[in-house]
Amino acid sequence: MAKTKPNKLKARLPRGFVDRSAADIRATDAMLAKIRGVYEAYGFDPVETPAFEYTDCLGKFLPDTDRPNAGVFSVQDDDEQWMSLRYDLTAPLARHVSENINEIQLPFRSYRAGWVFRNEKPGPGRFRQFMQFDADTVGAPGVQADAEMCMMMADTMEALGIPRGQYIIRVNNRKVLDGVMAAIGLGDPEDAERRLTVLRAMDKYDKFGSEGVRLLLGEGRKDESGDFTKGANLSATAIDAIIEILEASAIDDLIDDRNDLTFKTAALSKLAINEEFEAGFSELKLISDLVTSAGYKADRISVDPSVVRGLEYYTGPVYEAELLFDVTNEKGEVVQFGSVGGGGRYDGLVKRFTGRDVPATGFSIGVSRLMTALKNLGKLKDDAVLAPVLVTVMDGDTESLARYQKMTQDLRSAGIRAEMYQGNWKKFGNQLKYADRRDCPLAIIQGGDERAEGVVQIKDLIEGKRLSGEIADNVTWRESRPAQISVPEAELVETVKRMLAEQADDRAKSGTEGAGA
RNA sequence: GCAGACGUAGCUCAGUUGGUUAGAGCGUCGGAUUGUGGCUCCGAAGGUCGUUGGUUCAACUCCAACCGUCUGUACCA
Repeated sequence: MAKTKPNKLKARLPRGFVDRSAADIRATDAMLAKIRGVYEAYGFDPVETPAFEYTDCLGKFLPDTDRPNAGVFSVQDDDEQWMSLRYDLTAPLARHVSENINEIQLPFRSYRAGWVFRNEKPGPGRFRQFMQFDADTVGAPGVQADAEMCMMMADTMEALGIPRGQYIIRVNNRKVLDGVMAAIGLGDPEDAERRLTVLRAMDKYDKFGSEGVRLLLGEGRKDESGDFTKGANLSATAIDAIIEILEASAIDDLIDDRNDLTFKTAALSKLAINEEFEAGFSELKLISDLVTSAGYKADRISVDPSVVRGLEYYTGPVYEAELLFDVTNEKGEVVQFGSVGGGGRYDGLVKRFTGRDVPATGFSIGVSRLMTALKNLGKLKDDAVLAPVLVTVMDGDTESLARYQKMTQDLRSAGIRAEMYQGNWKKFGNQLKYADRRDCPLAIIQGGDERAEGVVQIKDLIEGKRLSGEIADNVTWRESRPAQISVPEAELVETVKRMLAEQADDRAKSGTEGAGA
């Protein structure tokens, strides 16, 4: 061969995207089935929308021509209309409901799982394509719908095998936060920017603790690399009040509602309670009563005034599911996992399209994130599916191939996963090597000698692997043909069945760890 | 987006003050062994040293820009 080297195309995956292995796909499928089971039990029906939407329907401003892909992946259609890959499943649902509002019976209860795309900087456990599994009730004005969502999230966590006490559904209300904003003097429309800064700072309580949040609420914070984040410049009293909210474990720690509603902590009590806050508080009270009487105590669903989510479009109750156990990543570091799902009430989203008030509430579970966590909890088997039995090929003539193929089909007909070797049959050693690397449980062997006697060899590859530790010399290893039995051709299927059952018993006895719930 | 660290074989990494032919382990492939996985031994393939430009007699090594990866931070529907 000449030394000329063609320009080989470099095989590469776009950053922030991943290929999924057989084990991942099977684990995801199993998870989705469990989640779906809960949603179906609550009376939700599946609805699916496409991956692309017109950009304006997603609620994003028209992409400006310089950076049409900021945050979202956008392309221009033939007619120059901007289209984008969806970045969540809620906006497309609002579009679907609005477009079919005359045919849809409200309240409309639906669920959907799908890939969503975000054009952002990827990080560990953070991808530009990931899966969400949503459930929404559209056309339900009462907070009882929100309460139901919280209970359904809690049930989903447990259906996935997360024990009670290892997760918590935390509930808050945008009206409560808006009321607090007004109380600290940020209620005017022109304060919108500072309000956002304050809410974002509150959202970072988990990450930076109260000291970090204090800085962000005040003058600003410098991070480890020396980069400076500007703060909200609140007064000392306002900062203290917000820290009190963040540090409270329940809303009753902050509020005295025996007669009139009053704040009872030091800094908050200097502020006046307003109508907005009061409305939010009574909604939270109602949700709490509803879920409590349905048997969901505070160890599962808890009102927590520090929850901040979806600053853009949530209008009332907001809720999120948080895992409480430690998660260790591949490098052995403990990572803060935080929220694996969340949602809230979005009363304005359908109105954008229809002009009608169509209140809605729903939540989203981050399937990919949750799967990473479940792996750590040992709730996912590595691969639940057994590799196939391999029928090896000793002779390549048509008649022999037909016999091997027939054996393979007989095994399949008996419900046994089986395949005939499809590589180069002349290298017999490679066939067993292939079987070994695929983790095949058994190999079927029939050469001319066996054929003449009307028998087949069945080799137990699992047992053989165990025996290999005791044999150092290759010639002995080959000639002893470990863990291999010879049976009449007619008994092939039943013997394979029996041996697979014995292997399954062994696995059940020794390897009970990692068994899924 | 901002700030910092880092880019050498498929993977993990050596590579001296700038010096002639860039190495190792693992993995891959072939052979010892044409009908038996593992172990062992022998052999082979595999590199635009991230890219482009600059300094120099000479660059994997120094400089710049770009690309990519990682970390922190910002944004996150």
